[in-house]
Amino acid sequence: MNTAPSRRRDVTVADVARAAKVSKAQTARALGNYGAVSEEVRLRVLAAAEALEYYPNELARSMNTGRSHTIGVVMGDIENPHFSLAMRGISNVAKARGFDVILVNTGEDQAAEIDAVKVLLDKRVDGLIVAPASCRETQHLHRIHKSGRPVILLDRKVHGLETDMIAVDMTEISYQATTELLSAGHRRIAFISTGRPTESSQIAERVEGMRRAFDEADVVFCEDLVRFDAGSPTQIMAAVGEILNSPHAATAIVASDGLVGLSVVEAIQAKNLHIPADVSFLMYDDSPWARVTCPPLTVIAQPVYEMGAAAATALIDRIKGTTPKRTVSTFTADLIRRGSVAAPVSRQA
Amino acid sequence: MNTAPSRRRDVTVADVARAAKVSKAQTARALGNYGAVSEEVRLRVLAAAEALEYYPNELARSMNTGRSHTIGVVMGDIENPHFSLAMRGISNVAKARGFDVILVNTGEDQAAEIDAVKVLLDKRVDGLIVAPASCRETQHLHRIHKSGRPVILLDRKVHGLETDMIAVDMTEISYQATTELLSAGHRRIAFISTGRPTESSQIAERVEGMRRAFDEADVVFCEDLVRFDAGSPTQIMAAVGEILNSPHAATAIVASDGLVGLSVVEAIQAKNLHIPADVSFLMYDDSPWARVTCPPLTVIAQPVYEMGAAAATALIDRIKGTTPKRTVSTFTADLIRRGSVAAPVSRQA
DNA sequence: CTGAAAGCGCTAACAT
DNA sequence: ATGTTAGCGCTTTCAG
Repeated sequence: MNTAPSRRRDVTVADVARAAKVSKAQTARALGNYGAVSEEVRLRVLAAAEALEYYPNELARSMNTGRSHTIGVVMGDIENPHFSLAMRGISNVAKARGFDVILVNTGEDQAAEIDAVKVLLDKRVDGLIVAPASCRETQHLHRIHKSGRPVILLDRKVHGLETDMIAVDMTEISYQATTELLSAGHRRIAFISTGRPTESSQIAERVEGMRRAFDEADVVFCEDLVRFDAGSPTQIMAAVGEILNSPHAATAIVASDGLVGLSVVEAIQAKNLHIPADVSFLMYDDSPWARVTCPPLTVIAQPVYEMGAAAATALIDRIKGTTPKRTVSTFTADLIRRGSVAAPVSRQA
Repeated sequence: MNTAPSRRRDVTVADVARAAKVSKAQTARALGNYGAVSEEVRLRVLAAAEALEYYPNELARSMNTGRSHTIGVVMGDIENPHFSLAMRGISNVAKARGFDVILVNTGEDQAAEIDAVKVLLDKRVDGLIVAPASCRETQHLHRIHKSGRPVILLDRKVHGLETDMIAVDMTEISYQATTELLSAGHRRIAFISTGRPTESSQIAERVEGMRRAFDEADVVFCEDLVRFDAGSPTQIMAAVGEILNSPHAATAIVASDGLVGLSVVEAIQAKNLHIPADVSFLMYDDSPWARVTCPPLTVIAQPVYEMGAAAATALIDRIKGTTPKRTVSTFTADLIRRGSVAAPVSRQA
């Protein structure tokens, strides 16, 4: 039954042209439907293509047109629901507007990110959406810019780069959340984060928001409880241990994202402490599982899907040359109060 | 300071050749390091390329070589940790062996999957890894095969297709888990699943395993408690409601994956029932959050990362022509006993 | 080791 | 509406 299990050479327009007895140009026009083609020829060509199982070589196509109808996305960690949700926003918009999306995961590794950008650029995508790992190392981002193709920065601001950016105003929500913790009576509030404020604008903003809240409440900000080394579950466990064992233990812990949050909750449980009786807990990102823990977790929900969608929209507008002006969208996050924050108990003091 | 904010035309080998005062051919050899080039020329070319900010056009390159050093991955749902973990396995192996990975997400939509395969094939990736949504509709998979490029099927078996496949032996683990439930005293065991056994070999195997366990224990298998319509959280909630409200309510519920499991747990909590006192619970996939619920969840852990890695290895071997023979790897899953399974209480009977 | 010339598969002028 | 002729940017014979 098999004609040829694995044929070497692909079927090309020339083959189809021969079969349909028309010129190559006319065949290409019919196949790519552009230009003017008589209905009769069109049908003949399509039939021939079908019969020969012709499939266009998009590489060749892109080479002439300079367009690939594809956008590249570079993200730190697909395993983080935060990113996968943004990805869905991007995909949906892209599909609706006739663009393909290809994704490259970097594992939050700077070298991998540089490489990913290179790969995508060299593959000639029409534009990129990047959630950059660092605000410092931005050569590769400049390269995109210089290549003349549009980029949208997602989730992190990079200064000194005139590109579109889409992010949440973290200062504001951090200020609000911290204020709430403060008025509940907390004085020792810990913040455990992956990524340092020097690398991520998001983290810098969060710390700034906390500071402002402390200042306004006239409470001294506890620098010693702010940890930026939450790289692995092990490190997080250790950090939580130190934070909770000290004589001036924290009475509330804030986690920088769902992944960190999960490890923090585990660490707290491992110490046989209870949320919020022994320690209050709050985390960034409304992870799906935050509703099934006991108690359900109070979180800072970010409009991640919408931001992804906005990024794709802005990018495609740029690609199509619709919007020449720079877009810097700032979204706002929401504090969702569930059961993990309560007034602190006076442990001994 | 800026030379040219957005130059139109890209720098090409011809430009570099001119600057380095060598032929285009020789320049290309130096740049792509292949063929024979004298050290002197090589250096001159590289310097010129650097100065002009030359970047190779991978499209043009792939066009003549027929290779892109890129593998395409088609997956149903990146938001499902199951897939993102597999993806990490794939990425790591690919990177180690010098391949780029591009991913297209289908949202478990058949049409999107067909499209994804087309996109990737037309972009001339060297090979594909596909976690197919259905065992029925497999035309697109055949097309890959016919194109002469290798495919590895991940997670689901498709009959009548002579490709490499990597999956877990679900019959076995399902049999084992069901047996355990049965010997704990459960007689009414529900299975809630996305995907139907007619579409997914995985689901078919699980049901088969359950049946075998029931048969061996001489208990009649409760068909009415097997639900394949767990498409959305709403549907899952409804299904759990029916299953638990019936006069012959289930005493144990098995969820087909972490996403389904999450909704099932929510539904149980919403009904103010307790796990495992009121109902036992078990789910496929050892989701990270399964350890922070109370009680921690008993799960069926699949070696997802390893399977992803195995898929990438098999695929790249195929691409390089190392392994001509077909690989059909079967992995085994493990039952991790935590606290969500207990003996059933006799509710009234 | 180097260079000239011929493509890869397609689209884009330019005729007709 | 259709065909002819050039390329896109690179690799690859094939000579020298």
